[in-house]
Amino acid sequence: MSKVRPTIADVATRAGVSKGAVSFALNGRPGLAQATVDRILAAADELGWRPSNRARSLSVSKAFALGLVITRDPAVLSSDPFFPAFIAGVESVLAPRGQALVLQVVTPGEEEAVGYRRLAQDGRVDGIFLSDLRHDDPRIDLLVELGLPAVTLNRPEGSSPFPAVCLDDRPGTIAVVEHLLELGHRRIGHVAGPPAFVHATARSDAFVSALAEAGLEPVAIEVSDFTAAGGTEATRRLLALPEPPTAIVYANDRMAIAGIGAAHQAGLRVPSDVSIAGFDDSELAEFVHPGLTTVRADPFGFGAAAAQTLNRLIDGDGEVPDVELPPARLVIRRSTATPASQ
Amino acid sequence: MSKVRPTIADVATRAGVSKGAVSFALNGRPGLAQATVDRILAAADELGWRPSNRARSLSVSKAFALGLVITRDPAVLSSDPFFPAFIAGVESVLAPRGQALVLQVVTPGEEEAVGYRRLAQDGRVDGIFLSDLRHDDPRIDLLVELGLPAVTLNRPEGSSPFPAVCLDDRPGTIAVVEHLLELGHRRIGHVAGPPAFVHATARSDAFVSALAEAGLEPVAIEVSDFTAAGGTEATRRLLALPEPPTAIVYANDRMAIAGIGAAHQAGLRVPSDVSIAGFDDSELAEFVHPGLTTVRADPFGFGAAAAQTLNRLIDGDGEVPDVELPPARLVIRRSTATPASQ
DNA sequence: GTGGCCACCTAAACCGGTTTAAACCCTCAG
DNA sequence: CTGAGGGTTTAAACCGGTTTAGGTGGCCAC
Repeated sequence: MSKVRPTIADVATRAGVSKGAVSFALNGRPGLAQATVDRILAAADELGWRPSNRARSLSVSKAFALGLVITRDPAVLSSDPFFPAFIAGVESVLAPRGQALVLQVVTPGEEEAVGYRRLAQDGRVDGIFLSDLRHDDPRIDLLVELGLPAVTLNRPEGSSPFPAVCLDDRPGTIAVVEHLLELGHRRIGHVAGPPAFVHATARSDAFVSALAEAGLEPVAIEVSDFTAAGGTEATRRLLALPEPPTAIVYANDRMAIAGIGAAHQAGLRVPSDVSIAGFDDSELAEFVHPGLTTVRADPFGFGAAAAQTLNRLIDGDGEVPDVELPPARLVIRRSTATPASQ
Repeated sequence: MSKVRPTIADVATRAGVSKGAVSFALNGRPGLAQATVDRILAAADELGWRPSNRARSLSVSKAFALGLVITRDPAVLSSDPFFPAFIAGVESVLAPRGQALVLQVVTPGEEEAVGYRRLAQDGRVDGIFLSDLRHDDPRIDLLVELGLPAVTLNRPEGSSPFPAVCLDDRPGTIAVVEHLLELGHRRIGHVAGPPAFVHATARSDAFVSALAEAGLEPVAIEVSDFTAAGGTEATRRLLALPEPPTAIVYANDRMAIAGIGAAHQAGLRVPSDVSIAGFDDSELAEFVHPGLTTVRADPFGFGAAAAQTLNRLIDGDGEVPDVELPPARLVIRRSTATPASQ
């Protein structure tokens, strides 16, 4: 009935050594005879001892955990395909190292800084993933002030003291536009995400410049908010134009799928009346009707790379270089086709 | 440049008292003169002192954190509308109490027990949310063995030592069936989730008994897996029956939305040829075409209630009663209508 | 024989809180 | 004047690890 966990002292007495020796053996420090190390490890094994994270945390001043603050409306978050997969990727590198992931969801209304402050001041995490980067993001200075290591998901403009893990959205967006151009589209519209976000403007910019490359201008750019409701609204506005686009490129799949719905509701057929392309390749993209042409990123790999990079930074392995992930690529399905009316 | 955080000792000297007194004042223990308490709190304030979580954790043997283990394939998880909203609800009660949420994603392939073991043995959490309950769920015994407090999301069959927070799926499912019956449907099919899950069978059972109430039997029950791909497959099988159903009830929205796609692909019109109903009221449900008739639960409230209950259990407030949440209710949209062919 | 060096190991301080036993001071009763 | 008793406060142990300064013993050189 020894319900209590063994402590390092139990192991020490059992192996006939001091607490310090056990600690040395556990951490593979030099200075112990091999025979002693073996004896200690055997004793630890027999007792089923695992060092207490709490004690370790206190004495080495580390949390052995990383943090993710998600600033998003729960309703919106709830159908975002990015985070769950990203988190799974993060876990895939954390778990083997015995680290934990601490999550914090902040609704956009409240001051988000408190979320970071709390995580930092409570000493709950050793580093943070900075997602949904915004232009002139104030959180970078905040994290510097808090002295909390971080990696940014994608590169902020301006200089940042933190390593960036980047997945370039532009090639994918450009590929979408080229695909539509090849199909013969000339009147192409765009539904963008909120311009405050770096990844939203990156996609719009890529869209515009890909069109410009072909000597064209967008029919219109509707600024939206990445939600299904926003996608529906934006689509209605585009379709109500005197000269509506024959194809619409959306900054994410949710808006695009809602866009398909809005087009149908307006009595149009996809893709014969209007072609539609998304971004994300979310699970549903393949299974809505018609299957959504979209751009596939790898959020799992993104998470894994981000976690590795953050750990490298925390472990202090000198300069940590930015990581460039393989860019998202085009997935062609049925929602895009040659325009009926040229 | 005092980069270092003040400790309790700093506050003590500043207030001219002992460490113990500061601790007493902070925790509102009786036995200190009010004047002294005020002086200590003032000193703490001036120094900007906040007690170290790590030290507190070690000395009181608590983690001040709750854990959520999600056993799910990242790809599948990625479009599950439940967890993000649930997590947001959990956070809404954790944040004000200074607790953190530790997340662990386990892919179904690997032994999930290790996830729980790790969380428990590392002492990272004070309690756990047990989600996606299965029949004869082995995790209940596991948690008992680990001595880790837990709440179950919905009630396991068999006896459980843990309080349950329940959101009854049945009224919603029954309402869907009644709605279809009122519309005049008599041949109704069902696409169920994996029968290992309690909530999957609860929904199927409710479906069957609601039909039986009207003296009917299901056309067919296709067992699927809650994924869009599975929903597509199951729908195809149902529609290929010699006497296909005029309406299909799905155990979640993802499968239902994929079902709409599959029906369209088969050349059928929704709802005139086949009515379709989902479960969840995920963000997209309203915006696909036609808008999906579904059942709306409140995952945010679920999370908040679960967190409160778990905390009550951890704080040892005597017997913690089960919580019954208001049941999910029907949301009627355009994907259900009177069947064309009687 | 003794000094020096090295390999190995230990004692004790430390991380920053909580908690307990005991001491202190003051007042009031006897 | 002394002792009891209650309200305040403190010193020190404790949680379970890590880390550092120092001790021990053996071997070798001189």
